[in-house]
Amino acid sequence: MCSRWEEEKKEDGVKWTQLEHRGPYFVPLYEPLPDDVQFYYDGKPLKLSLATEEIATFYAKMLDHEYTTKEIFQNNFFNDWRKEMTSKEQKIIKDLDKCDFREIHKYFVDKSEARKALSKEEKQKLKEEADKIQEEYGYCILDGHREKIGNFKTEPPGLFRGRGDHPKMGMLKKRIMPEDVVINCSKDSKIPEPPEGHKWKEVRFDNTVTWLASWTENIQNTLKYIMLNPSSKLKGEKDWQKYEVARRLKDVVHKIRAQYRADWKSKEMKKRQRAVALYFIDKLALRAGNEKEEGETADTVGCCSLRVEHIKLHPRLDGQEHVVEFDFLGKDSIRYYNKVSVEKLVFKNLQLFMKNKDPADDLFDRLNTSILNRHLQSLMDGLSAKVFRTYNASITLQEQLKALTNSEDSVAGKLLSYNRANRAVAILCNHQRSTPKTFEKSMQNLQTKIDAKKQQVEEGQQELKKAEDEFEDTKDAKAEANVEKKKKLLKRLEEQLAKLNVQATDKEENKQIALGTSKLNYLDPRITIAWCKKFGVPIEKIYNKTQREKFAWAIDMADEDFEF
DNA sequence: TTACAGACTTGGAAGAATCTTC
DNA sequence: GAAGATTCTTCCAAGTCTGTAA
Repeated sequence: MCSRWEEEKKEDGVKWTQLEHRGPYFVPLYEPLPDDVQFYYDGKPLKLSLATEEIATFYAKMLDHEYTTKEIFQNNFFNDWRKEMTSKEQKIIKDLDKCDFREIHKYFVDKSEARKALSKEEKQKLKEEADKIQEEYGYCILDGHREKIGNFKTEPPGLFRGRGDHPKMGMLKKRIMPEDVVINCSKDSKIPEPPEGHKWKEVRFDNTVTWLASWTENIQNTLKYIMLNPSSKLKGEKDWQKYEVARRLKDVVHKIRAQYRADWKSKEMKKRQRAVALYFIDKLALRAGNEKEEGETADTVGCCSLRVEHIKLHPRLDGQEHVVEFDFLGKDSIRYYNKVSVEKLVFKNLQLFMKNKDPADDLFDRLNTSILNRHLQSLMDGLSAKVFRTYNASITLQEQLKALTNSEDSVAGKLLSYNRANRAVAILCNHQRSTPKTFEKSMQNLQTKIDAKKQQVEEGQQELKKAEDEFEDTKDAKAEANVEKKKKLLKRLEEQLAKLNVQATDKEENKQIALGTSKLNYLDPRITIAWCKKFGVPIEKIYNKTQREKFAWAIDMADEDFEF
């Protein structure tokens, strides 16, 4: 095992002893529009002040995005925009419908076209400039190691794009200045210089946290951080730890399950609710579901925050008994829709929890995430609701790989099995994506390829037949060699056809499933690495370069016998 | 018990880079 | 070698969960 992953013990809560960096890279200041690109109000050109113009460009850039058709987006934008206008502008610009951003929009579209059309040399030059910034600001020194930073740039100003029905969509996200930024580094390190003429908000030396810089964003008034890249030792060790907690759950999960099943009959309503909620979290991999401040964000829920309106009870449905129909918006306003047959006791309890309640009432009115997590912590050190997601995801991958992999398969066939196992997890965790815009087209292309290959296979078969006939007649060595040649050719064609068919299956099954999140965040990479080793699949077929860097710890330590 | 701040992980979309195909 | 498709990377929003204070 590489020593990089062997932890030298630090005091409780201490994350590093040395941290040195350059501070964040600040995105360039606004460049005014050329004079011939105009904004029009009520049909007439209107020269805007610099600040007003900048905000106008934020909206103009988004003109062909669906966001700008939404009333909330428009209203929020217009309100915030007006606040930044000069009083003269405020007197003129009173109606968004009379604002014409089309020329500005076109200017940016053209600009991006022009960028794409640059020559190879010009593009190379741009790349070198970006690399230089990355080299200078993109790394830090942490305990003697040079580590990559995840997000070393401050976020540019723009319009807030919340997801789902977000009440704040379209609001102005302000430009981050050095005066907003708190720097965190070690006392004896070279303290980063703020940009010329500016000061940091604060410089602190807190070695109990992992961030290098932070600021408060103005939309939700929450903190944003600059942190390390997943490839760093600090993040890698944390990731490893996460999976070790999940593996400890594996040892006690049977006991926990037995207990929550028993608690379905508890005299205490609070306990019953906790037990049913935990059953959902375990069986369906639901998220914990913290309470959220009403009206500040989109209306989404998790397990503990489910409301009566989010489930329907069916004593019988489609030949199954005790079916619960879930329909709610979860994280990122992704819809969770599922019909699940549950134990009779769970069903009865749900009926009880819903009795005399309005649709908008909490299903688990005696429960919240901190009650649940406190309970879980008492069952196992380090246990919280999300550990069940990690555990169930990883164990599912391991089981599915075991069930689906055929050692006789080609690498392509094994990869299909892997993807299917990965997919089972993504479905469990409800990781969805919108169907790619090019899906139908590329599916068709693939089918065309398959048809062509089929044709080739048939021709290959005929040619082989012909060669065999000829050998039959002549019995000479040349004809025999030809038969072998044709056999080989046919075999290759058949393999190519099989591979294409596999690809098509994989693609179709993957239409609306996003595999990335589970691969990156829920599946213990050691399971994958062990599988690769066991079945002779190169790791690069599963993990790309970035992923291999992130999972370096696992690649170092897992052998083919690893069991989650 | 609740409210809240803070720190950290998880999430899909969009943009950029690279590969494939004609 | 351009266009289109695919894959990788970046972006930043939206969760989880802990600790603290009242």
